[in-house]
Amino acid sequence: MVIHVNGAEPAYRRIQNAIRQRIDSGRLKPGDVVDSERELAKAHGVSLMTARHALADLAREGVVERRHGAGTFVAPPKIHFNKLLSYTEQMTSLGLAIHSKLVSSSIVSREHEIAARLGLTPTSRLVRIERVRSAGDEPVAHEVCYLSAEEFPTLIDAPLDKISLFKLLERECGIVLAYSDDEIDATLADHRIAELLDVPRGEPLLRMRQLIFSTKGRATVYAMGLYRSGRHTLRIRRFR
Amino acid sequence: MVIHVNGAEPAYRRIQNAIRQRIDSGRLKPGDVVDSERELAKAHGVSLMTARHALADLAREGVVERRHGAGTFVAPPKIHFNKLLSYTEQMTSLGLAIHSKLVSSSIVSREHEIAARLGLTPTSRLVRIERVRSAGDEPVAHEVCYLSAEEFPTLIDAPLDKISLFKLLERECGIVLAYSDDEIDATLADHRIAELLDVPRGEPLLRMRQLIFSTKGRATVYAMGLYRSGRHTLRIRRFR
DNA sequence: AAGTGGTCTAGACCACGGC
DNA sequence: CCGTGGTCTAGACCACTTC
Repeated sequence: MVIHVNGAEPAYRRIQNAIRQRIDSGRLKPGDVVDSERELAKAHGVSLMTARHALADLAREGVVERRHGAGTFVAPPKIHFNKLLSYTEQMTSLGLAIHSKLVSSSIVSREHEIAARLGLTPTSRLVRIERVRSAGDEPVAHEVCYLSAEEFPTLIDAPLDKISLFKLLERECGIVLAYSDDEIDATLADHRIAELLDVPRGEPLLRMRQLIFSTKGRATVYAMGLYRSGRHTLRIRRFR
Repeated sequence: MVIHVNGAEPAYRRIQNAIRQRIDSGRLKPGDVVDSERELAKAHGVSLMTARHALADLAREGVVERRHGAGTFVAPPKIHFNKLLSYTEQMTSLGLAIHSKLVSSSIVSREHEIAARLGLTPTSRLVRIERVRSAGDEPVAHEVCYLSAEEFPTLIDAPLDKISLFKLLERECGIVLAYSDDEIDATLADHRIAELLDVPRGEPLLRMRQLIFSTKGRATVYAMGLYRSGRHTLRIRRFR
């Protein structure tokens, strides 16, 4: 018996989606029992191994927890650590009113080291976008980001004080960002930054240099941010 | 046919270990082809599904990579990001000569907030260990850490300028650390820290507050570190 | 004892990659 | 074309939890 339809979704994925949907819609809450392998197999007309595959996969993702001899249960809501969020996403998740001011946007071609980090030839033309980010009328961060001017020619005219760079890349350019490698240290506000962030010179700032990669593993954005201390703490989780 | 022996290692684990061993011993190098499902099944006398299980599991762990239609290959050596390392481990992995100076070690009982973070009653007695960390004769960090004095009564007399706190906890106390939640921001060297680190007052410092958890999920150590900028950059990877 | 997840069999067909 | 991984079947026994 082979029901397999060309191009169709695999059965184990259909089962996973059915379960996910019941969780997302609130019909299944954390701690609730999920249908057993045998129930799922019968309900979806598949073999035990297939139902098992669906559940084992969901368990690996952390959506459900399996307890030998007891059953499969909806996992408690995940706390996301080390999540790559745009400034917009971070602030809105905290319920803060946000605002971005575009300080400058230009094409540069002498940032050899940054071009190299983006996997481009050293003299490549780069779009440079400089912004000041505010939360509730108070400037909290200064960010400069660089992207290939050749790959993103329209970016320099984009309304980046209004729309998130992440969203723009995903919607307009079909680029989905996957992860970033960040280097973090501390520095002091120099004269220019002090003015832009409205703080005294010599104020301590968290400095973060980010190389952001797309889902295809390609270095897409280089960003350097300076964050007012006290207004901004970075939370990460590290494993041994 | 059931060969299953009570208490024995599952077949798929035996297969995984055989492959791991060939990788660890250098007989298989990154990029090399790993035996196919069918080869493994025949060699180990198991069914295809079992051989498949073994490989799929290794792929999930990142030990091997599977390419549809092509084969299974040894994955390139992993780069560990966001890894919780002791100061000693970090520095030795960079090949630096290290040195710790025990500034003070005492019992305190008025650190209510820290006690609370460690899941203790606010007035609990805590061991407080203050150290200055150096790499190559140059002080690079100031660290203060706190642990339950009740749970670790011998710690105050431990030679913590000589032995790593992580190692001590693991070997003497049977506590294996699993992960840490860190809060990172920037601050300035005050008078005392400037003297201890031999830097000017007002020097920017990376500040990291760590709550370190054991494998049992218990908050075990609270640590606050101040790291000289330039001498110390934190590298992390974040995912979307 | 009943039900659950964990392991496993001996096959099958499909989709993909490289020759 | 052939070999690979990806999906799937229709069962089986074992180990564990719950009652």
